[in-house]
Amino acid sequence: MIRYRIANLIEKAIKELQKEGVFLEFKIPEIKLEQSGAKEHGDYATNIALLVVKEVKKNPLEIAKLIISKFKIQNSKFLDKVEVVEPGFINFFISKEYLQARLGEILKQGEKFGALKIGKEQKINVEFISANPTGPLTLGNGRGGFCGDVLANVLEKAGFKVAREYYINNVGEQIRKLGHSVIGDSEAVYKGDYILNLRKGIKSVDVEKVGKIAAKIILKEILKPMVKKMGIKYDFWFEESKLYKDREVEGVLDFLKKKELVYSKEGALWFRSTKFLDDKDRVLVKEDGETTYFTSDVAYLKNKFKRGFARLIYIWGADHHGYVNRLKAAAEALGYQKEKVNIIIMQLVRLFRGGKEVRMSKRAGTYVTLNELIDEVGLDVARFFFLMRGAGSHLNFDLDLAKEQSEKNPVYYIQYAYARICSILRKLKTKNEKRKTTIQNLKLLEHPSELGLIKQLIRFPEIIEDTARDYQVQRLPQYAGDLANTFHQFYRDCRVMSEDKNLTQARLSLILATKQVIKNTLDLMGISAPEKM
RNA sequence: GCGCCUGUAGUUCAAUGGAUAGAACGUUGGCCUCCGAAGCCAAAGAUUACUGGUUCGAGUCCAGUCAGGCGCACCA
Repeated sequence: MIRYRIANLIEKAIKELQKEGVFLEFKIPEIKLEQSGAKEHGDYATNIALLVVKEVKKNPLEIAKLIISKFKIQNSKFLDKVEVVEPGFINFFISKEYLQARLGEILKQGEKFGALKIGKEQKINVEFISANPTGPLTLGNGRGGFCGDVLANVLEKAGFKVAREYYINNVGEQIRKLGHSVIGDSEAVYKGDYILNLRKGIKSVDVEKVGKIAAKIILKEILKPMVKKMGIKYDFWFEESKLYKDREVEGVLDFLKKKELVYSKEGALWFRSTKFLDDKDRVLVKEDGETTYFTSDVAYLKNKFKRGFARLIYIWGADHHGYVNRLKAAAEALGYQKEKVNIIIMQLVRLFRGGKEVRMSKRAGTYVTLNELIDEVGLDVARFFFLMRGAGSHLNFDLDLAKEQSEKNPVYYIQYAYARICSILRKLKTKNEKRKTTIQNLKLLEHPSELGLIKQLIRFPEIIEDTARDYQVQRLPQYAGDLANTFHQFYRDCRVMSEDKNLTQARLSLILATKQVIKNTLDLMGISAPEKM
């Protein structure tokens, strides 16, 4: 990535200046290169000179000038120009030779383009959805599900070994509630057609037993097919009951007791989570002798670490945010670093239909299921819409709009660019043009729209890196839109098929690379890339 | 009452502490003898809820105020 090359250049320059005694010794901060918005600011810019003012004790403009005076760019041809501007930015202009060469690389790498090694094959566990086996998935589950799936894709692309996992809470109170609901007694809470269907099929009157059977059926006939429909493939479906069966719950209880991190009060056993970063202590074993949901979660956490995951990512709905510190406290109590436990809180999804908000409640049976949503707007649109928003922002989903809009939808905009490319390729094929990418041909790509498109293409690995680092998955749909837009502009300015055979070939290479990168981006998002629309 | 999240254009949302706050939809007006008009171009539309603070520089960080959402169980 060019960011690395530029950062390297700067780091070397600073070290050289320190060696010469021009700069004092200091620890060089992370050199950030940002993509500049305005053309006159070059392709990349850095604020490094502004950041080290205090350490260097010179004015930033002078610092920047000193830094670039050490660059030896005439040897490496990847930069055209480097300039210093007020108040101390350094702007970099990438050379067209570099861009042309990179285009060749993209074609060579194909679907591997964008793959990084920053993950160093570390194992990461990404747990998402994990909805209780008590009913269909909600829109909130959909948001978390798509986000988790795509995050897993990105991490994989970045070189991590990723396991996608679904935790099935098949023990405890909610299973009994499900039992009551299926039986239809006074303690019933879940409603809906699926409950009625279960009632027909299950004849037992033992609440516990009915609940367990129902949960199994829901898992098999509702949740797993739904997940498949969402385009998600889990590596593990982990049952809570396994933690009891294998005595892992007991294990963590013993461990915490031994560490004297528990105490008895009012007949219950409490975990001193306040000793870590929780705001109150938590019950592990209730007065009636039953363990809480939290207790098995602690055991589950340990189980994950014991399976060798270097990092655990949990994706939860906003209604679980109060749970974050509890789990991190548990991690610390067990001797793991809380930094290895990353919890992403997805804000809730609000649904609007006919301009009115539809209040969603699983228990009231008034919710719109994810299944219905996907049927209405299609998987591609559903995935894209959910991915577009940052996890922290509340998501208002206007169902009518998503449906009606389908032709002007951002996802179609991107797919259209792909289909357009495919259409050109079909035409060229019938004209029997031979396809051969040579560096001589690529040198013909000089038009600002051509170079602009290549610049957009080489951002892809950067997108992967940034996203693998901060989990901001909405960067992908954003990038896909930018890329499609840049392509459409190129299409406006430059004809691919022309009398000039060499130029045609060069542009053919360019659109082939574009096609590949759009495909790679859509693949990461789990969205289809149609050759015709 | 306490905690977490959010407040940006008419609407839905972007914007690793950087330069002139961007898109999409909607509105208005242009562009198909030419590779797909599901496209392109242009215009209008923002005191980034409010008040202070931190600094070379704040939509972003900090404090407070206001508004909305979500939590605050020996439920999950």
